[in-house]
Amino acid sequence: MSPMPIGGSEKSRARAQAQRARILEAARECFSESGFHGASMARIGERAGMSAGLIYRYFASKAEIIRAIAEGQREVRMRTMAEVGSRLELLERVLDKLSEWRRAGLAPGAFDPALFLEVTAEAGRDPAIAALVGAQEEQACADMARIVEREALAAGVRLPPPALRRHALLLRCLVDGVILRCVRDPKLDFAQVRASLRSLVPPLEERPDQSGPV
Amino acid sequence: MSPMPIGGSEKSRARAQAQRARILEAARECFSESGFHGASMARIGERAGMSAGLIYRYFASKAEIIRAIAEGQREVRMRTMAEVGSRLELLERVLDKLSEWRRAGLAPGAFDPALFLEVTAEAGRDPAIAALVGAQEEQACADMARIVEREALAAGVRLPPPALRRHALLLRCLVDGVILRCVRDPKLDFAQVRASLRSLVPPLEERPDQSGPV
Amino acid sequence: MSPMPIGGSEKSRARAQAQRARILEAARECFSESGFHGASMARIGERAGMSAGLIYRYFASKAEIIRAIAEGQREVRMRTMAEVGSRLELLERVLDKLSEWRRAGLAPGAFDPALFLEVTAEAGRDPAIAALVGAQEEQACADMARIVEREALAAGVRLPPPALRRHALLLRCLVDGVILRCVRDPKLDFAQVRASLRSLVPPLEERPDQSGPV
Amino acid sequence: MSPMPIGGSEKSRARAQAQRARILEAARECFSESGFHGASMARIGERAGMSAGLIYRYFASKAEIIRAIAEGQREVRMRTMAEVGSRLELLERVLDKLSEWRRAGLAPGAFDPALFLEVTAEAGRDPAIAALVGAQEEQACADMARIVEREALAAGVRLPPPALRRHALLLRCLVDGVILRCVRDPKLDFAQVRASLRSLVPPLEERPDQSGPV
DNA sequence: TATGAATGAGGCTTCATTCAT
DNA sequence: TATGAATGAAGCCTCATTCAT
Repeated sequence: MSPMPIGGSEKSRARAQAQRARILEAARECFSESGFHGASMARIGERAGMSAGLIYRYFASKAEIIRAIAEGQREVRMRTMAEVGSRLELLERVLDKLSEWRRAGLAPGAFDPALFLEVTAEAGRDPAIAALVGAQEEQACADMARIVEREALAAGVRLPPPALRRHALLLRCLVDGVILRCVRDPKLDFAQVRASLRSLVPPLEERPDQSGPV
Repeated sequence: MSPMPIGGSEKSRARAQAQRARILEAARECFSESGFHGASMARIGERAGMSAGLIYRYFASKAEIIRAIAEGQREVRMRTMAEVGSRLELLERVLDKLSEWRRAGLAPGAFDPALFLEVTAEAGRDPAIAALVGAQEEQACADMARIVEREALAAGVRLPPPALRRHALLLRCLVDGVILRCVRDPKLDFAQVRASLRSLVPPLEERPDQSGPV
Repeated sequence: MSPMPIGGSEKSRARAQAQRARILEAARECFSESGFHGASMARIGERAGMSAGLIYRYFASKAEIIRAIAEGQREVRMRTMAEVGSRLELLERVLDKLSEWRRAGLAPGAFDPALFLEVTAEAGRDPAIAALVGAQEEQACADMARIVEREALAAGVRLPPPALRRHALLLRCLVDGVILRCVRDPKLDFAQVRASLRSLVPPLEERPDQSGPV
Repeated sequence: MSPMPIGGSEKSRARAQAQRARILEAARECFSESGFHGASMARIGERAGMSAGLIYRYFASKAEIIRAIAEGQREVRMRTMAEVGSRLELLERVLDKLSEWRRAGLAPGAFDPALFLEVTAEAGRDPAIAALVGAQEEQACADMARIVEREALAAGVRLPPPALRRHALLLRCLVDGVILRCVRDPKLDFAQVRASLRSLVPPLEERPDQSGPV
């Protein structure tokens, strides 16, 4: 079923991987510009420097490329979340990536908010993508909880689990919100966003739980 | 140029409006399920109970339907923002709309986050939609500033303009973030989001500006 | 089968004729501008000041309108050929009509070379039109022979029948040639054509037949 | 922009040219039978022995095929006019081509009067075709002047430029007239036309200019 | 491995024609 | 008589996908 030959020499497998990567990069660019349905296999092939037919040696269908792209976004998120010590640090990293995208446009391996939206929208259509997104969500959830925990630890604050979950959830909303904002508002002033987040993200404090059990 | 005849009797105009509404509702459903480009005119016609050709008596093209849909979302947003007295109240309203969508699915005139994403993505492709989104953004910006201002007034807090802008921007990020969250995480626990927002949205206070000029 | 009601009062029949005329005039304009296939019934109706559906009360189909138009051309030709005393006089009349068309464009009842071509082309497709054109041709043939005869009579020249036929045929070629020329060359200088015809159309002379039996 | 890839191996280019030729020939036949707008891409494809979609690998649109066909007619005309020594010789050649068409119908590379009319009519609609026709006209004009000049030279007649222009113009009218005649009158007797032309086309003579300056 | 020719399905749109009112 | 809503067929064109080479 898989179009990728299982066997083959070491070298041929390496080449196959390189081809897949080239296709994915080309697809990423095309999808970001034209959307999943607006980009044709011919254009993807053209940008990847190969015939459209050849793509089918490395991917079974266009849908599978889309899934691979969705999968690829996970890595970017993981790289972004790794080694982050506080909520603000995470947000600033996200802002950095976004303003980089705004300035430089597409770059291989970089985060692409337009694609992020495209994948999210497609998740409502393709169950396979929905599953991928779900898995990413779960991972992101855990990662953010870890970040909050680490920040609490560093601040010497003991945070009961419900409060921790609340902070993590708010953090995720903020991250997604900033991304969406960046796409919807081409004139968005990143400095102002930065200032807003810096001055308004609430510090972690030990305080009596004000909102009942969660 | 418009396919809708300007003249005509009272009754025929009324019928035409009804037909337009039926088409728009059908399109909204199809677009929400399949995306702008995944939904075919044939299916829209089918769901609207008419032949595909007839649609062109009421809309000049598919793109025009898409624009009308995008325009329609603006009204929903306006209704949501009207008469709101505080940031939390706005967020709760948004959460209400979202959980309603989660429970009941499509409903005519309701807010549809999937469509919201679709429109946002399309804005990157169709300049006409980009203009619409831009206009909505500007309006939303003003609305949210007003909400923050009103809340400050009610709380007896004097808020310098930069702080006001910061609060409004954060509010918009939160709103968008919650929407995106709702689409990406089908198991999202609204009660938990509500709790997070209630306990963590920072109160408006007069405090020395900590982050420099904005 | 005929869409025209046979019965009806005197007045209603007169009205029907008027409607038919309006439709034909509108169709003539549309066909001249856009060709038979490029003009839609809707446009014809619009220009005739009635709904497209109503046209079908007066003509069974679009093809029948086309046939009526083709039929109409015959009258124009007949008017042009009537009371003409010589070949040059006929050619000058034709040139007059053409330059009028060039100057003023469409005019009800005037000769329209574009339509003439359209009809001629359609004759290759619709046998009914082919028959009409054939009939016109026969009539034109006879008319031109008559003109040549009259000119010979006036010049006191006795023309044997074969010579007469030859002159008539040449005359028809010249008439059609001038028409086609007028369509193909928008910059055609009518004065020059006039001069060419005047100085080069051979006089009718009694001379020994040079070309064998015809 | 062109659908034809520029590069490619020698063989593939040759095949592409062959395909283009097959499509053009099929289109020529369909257009001649049904007119530009009456012939569908599906039928053209069918007659060319390929799917309609494949045509778009070789031509960007139906309009481009039409233009190529119009362009093709120019070559036929050029071949016809080359190496012709006198007006009568040209006319006889034209008659030969026409009677050939009458007898054998469509033949690849042959002149097709029906198509000639179709192109002329389309020139009134498509500016690109109008330009093509205009260019053809100019060339034909020059060619015919050359033919008249050559004939005068051979006859030892000195022809002042206005007279030359007049003869050339009359010649063009005759050529076009014969073509139109051939289309309009399916029973046209070519021998009679030939006789008419032979005995009636006026010889080139040095005579005082009878019709004033042109 | 790689090409690019080829297809068939489907998409958007137009239009002649019919019919209820 | 007159309208204009409605349809179904068709038209042009695109594209994912397959396959011979």
